[in-house]
Amino acid sequence: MEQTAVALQKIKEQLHVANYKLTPQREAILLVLLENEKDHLSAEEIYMLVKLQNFDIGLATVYRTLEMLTELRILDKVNFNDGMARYDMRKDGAKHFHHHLLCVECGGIDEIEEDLLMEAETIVERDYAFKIMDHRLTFHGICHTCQMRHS
Amino acid sequence: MEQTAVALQKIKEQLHVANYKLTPQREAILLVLLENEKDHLSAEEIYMLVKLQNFDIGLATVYRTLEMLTELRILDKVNFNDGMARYDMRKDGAKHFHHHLLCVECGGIDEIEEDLLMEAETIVERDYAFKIMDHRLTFHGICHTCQMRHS
DNA sequence: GTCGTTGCAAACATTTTGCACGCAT
DNA sequence: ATGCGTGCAAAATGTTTGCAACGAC
Repeated sequence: MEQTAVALQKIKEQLHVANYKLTPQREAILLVLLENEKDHLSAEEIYMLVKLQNFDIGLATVYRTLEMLTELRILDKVNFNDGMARYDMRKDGAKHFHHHLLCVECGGIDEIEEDLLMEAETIVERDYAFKIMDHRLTFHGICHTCQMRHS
Repeated sequence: MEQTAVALQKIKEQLHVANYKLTPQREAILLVLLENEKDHLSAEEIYMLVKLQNFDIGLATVYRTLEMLTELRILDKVNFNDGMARYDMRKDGAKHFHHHLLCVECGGIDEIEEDLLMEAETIVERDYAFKIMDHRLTFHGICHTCQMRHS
């Protein structure tokens, strides 16, 4: 995974700038996140995936690392009303893309990258004098697979 | 509040259809919700507001009622990453309006009613074969008041 | 030696559940 | 008398925190 190494190196620099070290624990967490970028992992899931690699780690460390990465805007903390926070890598350079499709039937979560909100953001900034920095958009509905199953 | 009485009556019928009774506890909760429609109350806040009306109630009842109302789609359960679920009355007839502006500075939450997503939903349904039933859209940013405070 | 980081266990906060009781039909 | 609804307390869940120990510089 050449791609992963590059991303990791870049993150390492971001940590350095912010006066954090890339410890083995943090690296292990980041590797899990990078290799499961589409999966919206929870803290507990990350914890278990790291341990599966025969790497011993404490759950508190996972939480602390995720909090730090969120603060540095390397991760997005997202919430799908399933009782726990989930974490999402911020795509390189993308500031305003990246929305979610949550299937209410199978619980699956898909990501879409299109920027659907350009117009909406213009309206909000203009009409509500609100300075937008970020957003969360999730559509609830039925995914293609589940629709097929019905017919 | 004539308006409130009408809304309450309507909800009572919805409950009946679904084989639930409008008990005094449930009515008290609904009144609090209707009279604080803009406030995104949490379960605990609702609990305390009901008790302030000299009405004795158990916290578990509040949770159970909120869960039921959410299931009946009378309420929306929303999550602003502050550690607890908040509840929002569904506006009469509105299916697809109603978004949020969360100020990252003062923590305030404003509601906006414009439908900003018509076009976006068309795109998603067409390009991703996803049948949309609902959505959650929250903008994170700085509200007008906080912007003023800076200058 | 200093200081950031870790792991553990305890604390914490929110939400859910088991159960006995109450009340309306 | 049946069954839904309630309140309480206990449990469960997800997350945070205090603290002693560790390790890099």
